[in-house]
Amino acid sequence: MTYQDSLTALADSTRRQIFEHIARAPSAVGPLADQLPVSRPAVSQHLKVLSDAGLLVVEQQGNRRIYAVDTNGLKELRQYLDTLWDDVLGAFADSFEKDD
Amino acid sequence: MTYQDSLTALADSTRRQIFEHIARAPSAVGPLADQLPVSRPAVSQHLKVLSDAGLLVVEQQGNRRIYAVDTNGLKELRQYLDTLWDDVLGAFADSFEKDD
DNA sequence: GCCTATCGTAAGTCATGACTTACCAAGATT
DNA sequence: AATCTTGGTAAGTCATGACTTACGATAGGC
Repeated sequence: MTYQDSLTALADSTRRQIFEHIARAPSAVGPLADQLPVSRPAVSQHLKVLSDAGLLVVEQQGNRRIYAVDTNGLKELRQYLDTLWDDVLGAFADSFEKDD
Repeated sequence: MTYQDSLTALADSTRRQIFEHIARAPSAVGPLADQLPVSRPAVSQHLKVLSDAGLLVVEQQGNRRIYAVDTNGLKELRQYLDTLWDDVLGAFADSFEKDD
């Protein structure tokens, strides 16, 4: 639910590949597993982690489950990096003051 | 050296705290360890991971080593998220076309 | 109603990595 | 030069988590 969960979720290589696939086009579980070197249950588990992190949303379509990107999670993660970036800029400014 | 290493580096809670401290103000190893619930060697190891990921740079000052944020690593990570974001927007556009 | 397709969950295995203590190297201090 | 400070490295322990196979549950097709 937070940017921290998003970071740990996207830190895993397989999970990142899954997320990138879904980012380009929402998908069901089966097709994702076909394009990856891991089993379908593994993909299911990764999808759960990504969903719990707030990075994906699911839409049940009859038999299948279509996963798509939850923009809120991605937005929160980008905001976190923005604040880090601002902190760094602030630190630079402080160092210039001290150098004088 | 890549955004992937940056993600795994920032996925760890302790490492994230270290990075946030340094983002606000560059620091040596000892002071960092004092503010964290882990030992100094642990901090050293984390700093190595963050440096290898391209997120930190070191400046040797006599006895001490001052760690500061390497903006290149942070920039690369933000760019990666930007491309993801663009992919998602593109996917949305595609879905609208198909819905028509 | 039966069979197939789709997918989540349980249980177990195994590798990775975060942490500790112990040690060593090099600069600063007296 | 002896000592203290600072910090990186080695070795070992332990928990986490990524993966597998086996199973169960639900929806669709014949």
